Amino acid sequence: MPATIRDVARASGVHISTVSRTFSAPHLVNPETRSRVMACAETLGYRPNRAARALITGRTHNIGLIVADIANPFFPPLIKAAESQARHRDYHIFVADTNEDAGAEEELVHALAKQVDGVLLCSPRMSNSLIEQLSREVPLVVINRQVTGLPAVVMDVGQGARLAVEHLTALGHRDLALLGGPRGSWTSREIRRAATAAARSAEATLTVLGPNPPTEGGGTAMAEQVRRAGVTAVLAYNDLMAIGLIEGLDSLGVRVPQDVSVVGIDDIALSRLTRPKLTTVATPTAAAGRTAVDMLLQYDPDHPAASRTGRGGGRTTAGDDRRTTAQVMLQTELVIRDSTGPGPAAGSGRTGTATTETGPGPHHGAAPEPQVADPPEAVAS
Amino acid sequence: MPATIRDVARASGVHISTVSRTFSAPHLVNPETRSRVMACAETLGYRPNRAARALITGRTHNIGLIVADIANPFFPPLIKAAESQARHRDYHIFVADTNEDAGAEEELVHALAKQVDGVLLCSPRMSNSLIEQLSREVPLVVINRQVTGLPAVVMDVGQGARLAVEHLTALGHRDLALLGGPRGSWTSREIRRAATAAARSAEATLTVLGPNPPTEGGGTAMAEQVRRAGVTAVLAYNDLMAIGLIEGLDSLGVRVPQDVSVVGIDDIALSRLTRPKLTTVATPTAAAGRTAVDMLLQYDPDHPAASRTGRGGGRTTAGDDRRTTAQVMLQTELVIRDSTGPGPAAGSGRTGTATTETGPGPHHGAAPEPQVADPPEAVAS
DNA sequence: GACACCCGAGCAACCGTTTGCATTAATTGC
DNA sequence: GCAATTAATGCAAACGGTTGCTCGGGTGTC
Repeated sequence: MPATIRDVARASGVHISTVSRTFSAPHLVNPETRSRVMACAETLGYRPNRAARALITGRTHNIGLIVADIANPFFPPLIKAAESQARHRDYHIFVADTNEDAGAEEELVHALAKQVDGVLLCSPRMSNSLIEQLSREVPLVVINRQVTGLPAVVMDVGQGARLAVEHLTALGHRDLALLGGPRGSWTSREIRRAATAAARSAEATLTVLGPNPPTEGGGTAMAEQVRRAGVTAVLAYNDLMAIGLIEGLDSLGVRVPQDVSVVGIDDIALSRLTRPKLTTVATPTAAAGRTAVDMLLQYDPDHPAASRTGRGGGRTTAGDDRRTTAQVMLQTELVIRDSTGPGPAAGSGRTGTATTETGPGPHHGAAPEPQVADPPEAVAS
Repeated sequence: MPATIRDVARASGVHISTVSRTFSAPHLVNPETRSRVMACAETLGYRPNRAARALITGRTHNIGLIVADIANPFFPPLIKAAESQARHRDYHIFVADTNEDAGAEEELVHALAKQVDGVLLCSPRMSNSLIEQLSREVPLVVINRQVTGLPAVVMDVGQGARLAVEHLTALGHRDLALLGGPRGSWTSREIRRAATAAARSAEATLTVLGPNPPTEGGGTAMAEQVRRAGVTAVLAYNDLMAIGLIEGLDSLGVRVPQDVSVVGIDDIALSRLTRPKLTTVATPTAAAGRTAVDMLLQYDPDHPAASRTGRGGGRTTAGDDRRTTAQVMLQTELVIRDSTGPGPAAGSGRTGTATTETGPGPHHGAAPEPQVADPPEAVAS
C-alpha cells in the first residue's frame, strides 16, 4: 500500500536508481528529471524506507537512549533535549528504561545495537569494563560517568558539592552529613570525594550516610538517622532525596531550615515548588542531552558539519575508528533558596560565590553549553 | 564486524535458511542441528538484524510514542509504563516530543510510519479528521481523545471533574471557577462539560477562565483573574496549573485553602509534595500507557495471546483490517488532601464518595486496569 | 573530422532476513 | 518391497533501497 521507490520510478518513467539519487544525491541528476521525479514522489506520498536504506548504508539514523528511570524527574528534561537535538539532525530516538538494573542495561545495548547508530548511556550502573566491552559493539556516549577511552559528558558535581559545602560552612555549620546515592553511581562517588575534601578544608565534620536509593523515599527513610547524627546541615545526592528528607524531618518535628539546613543536587523543576524552596546545585541536564547527541553524531557523514570534506567519500574504511574520545564537563552552580539558613556558629551570611535567586526567572538559559568541536574542559581520561 | 546469519551458517555447516528457521520456527529443524546452530550463534554473539527482518515480514517490532511535552510531569509515568509493557512483548519504543505543536505531530507520524508497527498518539492537538487520515497510513491508538472509528484509551476526566465539583459544593462553595486547558484539547472540553453540568445540579455558579497553557506559568498568570472573579473554589485543568495558581494566589496574599480552595487533575507525583498538598483527581496514567500498548499489539501474530490460532498462518490478507476499534475508558478518583477546605456556606464537611488520603501509602496500585480483551466500558463512538 | 571528456541515466550486485517450493532421505502402510 | 507420506534441509526469490560501473551521446579542442 505505501509507495515504494519502484512506484515512483514507474510513474516518472525512470529507473529506480535515478529516483534514489534524486533524494540522496540530487546533484547527480538532471534538474528537469529531478523535478519530475519529485513531483511524482509528492503525489504518491513516497517516503524512503529508512530500514531498507540502513541495510545497505549501515546508518540507521536512529539513536538509543538508555536511562535508569524515566519517571525520575531528573531525566525527562535530558530526554527532551536529546530528542529535540536528534530530530533536528533527522534522527529518531529509542528510549529505554532500566529500572536501575545493570543487567537490563547490558541487554538493552545488545538489543538496540543493530538498530541504532549509537547509544547514549545515562548514569549507567554497569561496571566500567562491561561498558568498554559493549562499546566495541556499538558507539557509546556515556553521560554522568567517566570511562577511560570513551566519549562522555559529565556534570561537574564535584564543583557543585564543594560550593554547597562552602555555602553551608559559611553559614556557620560545622557538623554536616552527606546522603549518598545508589551503589555503582559515579556521581555519588564524585560528590563524596569533593564534599569530604571541602569539609576538611573548612574544618567541619562530614558524616556519610548511605548508599541509598535515589528517590524521595530514600530521603525520608534517612530522617531519623540524620537527626540522630546530630548534624545541622545535610547535602543530599539529589533533590528528590533532599525533598524526602525534609518531609521526614518535618514529621519528626525538625524544622528546615531553622533546625537543619538541607541542600539538594540537580535543580529539578520540583525544587522551586516545595516549601521551603530547595537550595540546590543546578546541573545543566538539557545541555548534557544536547551535547551527548552532538558528540555521538560528530562524524555523521550526512551532516554538513561533519569532519569529512563534504560529499561522503565512500564507505568508511576499516580502522577508521577515530571517534572522539573527548570528555566534556559541564559547569554546575549553586542556587540558594530557602532550605538553608544560619548554623549554630553564627556565620556571616551568604557566600559570595553563588547565584542567589531573586525571582522565578529562567536561570536555565544561562547554563553553559560548550561546542563539542572544542570542548572547554577535556579531561585527560 | 557484527555476526550475520551467514557467519552462523558457515560456522555450523548449514544453509542460512536453516539458521533462520532455528530462530523463527524452531519446530521445523532437527533438535540436533538446532542446538548446534544455537551454540554457534551464541559463541559468535549473533543477533538477528531486526531491520532486515522487518523488510520482508513487514513487522518492525517497534512502536512510536508521540507526546506533547516529555518534560511535563504528566507524561513520564505514561512513557515509562508504555516502554515497559512494550519491552515485555519484545518491542522497542520511539519517543518523540511535539512541543504542543499540531504540525509537528503530523510530520512525526509520517516520519515514523515506515519504521514502526503502530503509533501511540498522546493528547494530540491535531484535528480529528487529520488523525483519521493518518490512521490509514499506520495503525494508531489515541490516548486522551476519542476519535470515531479509532481505538482509544481515555481517562474519565468527566467523572473526575464531577467528583471535584461535588466535593467543593459539599464543602459549602457556591462560586466556582474552572481554569481551562490548551485549545484543541479533548480533555479540556470534557472537563468543562462535566464541571458545568455538576455545578448546575448543585446550584452553584461556574466561571470558565481560559484557554490557558497547561503549565505552572499558565496557572500563576491567572491568579489575578481568579481573585477578581470573586470565587471561593477553583478546579484547574491539571495539577501543574493548580500549583502555579496556588503560588500566584499566595503572592497576592490569598491563602489556600483558607480563602480559596483549589483542586487539580492528574495527581502527578509533585502534588503530594507541595504545601499545601494538593487535592486532585487521580488519573491512571501508567495504566493508560500499558493499555494503549496492549491495544496496539492486540493482534500481534507473534504473540501467544494473539487472535490467530497460534502458528502465524501466513501473511495477513488484504482487507483483514479488523483492528479493534474499542475505546477504553479508565476510571478516575478524587484524592482529598490539603488544598481544599470549607466554603462560605458552612458545609457538612467531607464528601463520602472519594478517597481521603490517610498516609503516604501507594494508592497507585489500586488504579483500575482493564483487560483489553474485554474492556469494562466500551464507548459507542 | 577525430579524439577525449563529461553528463545523465541504466544495469546489476548487494545489504541480512524470511519463506514458498524443490529435493532428498527416512519412515510408514500394506 | 514398493508407493506414499513425512521430516529435514537447501535453493532462490523476494523486501526497498544504494552505489560502482557501464554506456550512449553531446560538447569542446586541436
